[in-house]
Amino acid sequence: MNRFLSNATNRIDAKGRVSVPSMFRAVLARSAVEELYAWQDFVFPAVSMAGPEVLERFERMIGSQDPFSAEANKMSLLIHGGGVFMKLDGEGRLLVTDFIRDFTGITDRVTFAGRGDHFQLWEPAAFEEMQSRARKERTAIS
Amino acid sequence: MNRFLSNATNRIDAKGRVSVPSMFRAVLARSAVEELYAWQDFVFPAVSMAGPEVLERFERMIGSQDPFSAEANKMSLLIHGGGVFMKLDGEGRLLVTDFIRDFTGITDRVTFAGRGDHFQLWEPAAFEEMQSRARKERTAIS
DNA sequence: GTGGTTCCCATTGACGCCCATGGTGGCCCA
DNA sequence: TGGGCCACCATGGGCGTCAATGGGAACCAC
Repeated sequence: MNRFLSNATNRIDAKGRVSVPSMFRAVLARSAVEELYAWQDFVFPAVSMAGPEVLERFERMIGSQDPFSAEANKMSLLIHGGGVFMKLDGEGRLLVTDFIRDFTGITDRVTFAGRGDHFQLWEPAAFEEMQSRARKERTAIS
Repeated sequence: MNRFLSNATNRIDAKGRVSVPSMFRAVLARSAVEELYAWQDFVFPAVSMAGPEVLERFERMIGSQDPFSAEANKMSLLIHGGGVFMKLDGEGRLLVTDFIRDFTGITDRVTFAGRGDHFQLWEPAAFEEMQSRARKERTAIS
């Protein structure tokens, strides 16, 4: 399958590394992604990651808006000023930096959540809670 | 027959596997489904499964919304982050993961219930109860 | 040098793939 | 119509492979 799906929780080791689930690595490998682009999610306390092509998509979206609008400015600030590049080691692990920890509250375990064209890093409890809340709201609607 | 009908209860083995009823496997084979998309039902304590085309249907629902809205994000969190791909082994069995157990309460036996374009995994007693209740309500209406 | 990384290698536990067995129902034939 | 044979399905278990994790050692930057 060609998109990021499902979720998995992995442990951070003594050096601050965590394995990206093989399922996600397989998706990355399929599109020959070497370097990951990471940014802070606009809605949730999670850090998102994907190949560099999403950066271009964001830029197009910003370009389509009024360049002086508060929205476009905020988005550009997050995308350009707040994004970082990361790469995985030979075993498919990434280093959990303070950039990630501070924004997500992650300490010793990471929940990876697929989001279709990208995936996210969550503090496990926060993910659980947000997901169950989303389900509850959804049930209320239908 | 080209849809999932009726129900059957099978036992989970020591390795946590359970046979998908051959009736259901036949339906999957007919539409050449190799990989199953599984999600937590929005109403019942059951896990639903179907071919990937269901996922695409969900994604179209998300795609019709503003991609930055909280609504679209929450839906994606459920559909992508809460969904799982599963595949059957050579004998047509699937692994009953914690993803399934936690949500359904399944321990050692699984009731498979056909739902037309998909089928569901239930804890046997929960299925019995839900079905008899549905029958009762139905009778009360007519 | 010293701290923080990156590159490699080791371990182990889970999972996928394969073959075996038994039970049941259907079908054929007498 | 009854008995027996056969095929298929549910189930059990062995074993190899791979992913997740842990840790040593080289390497770089300050």
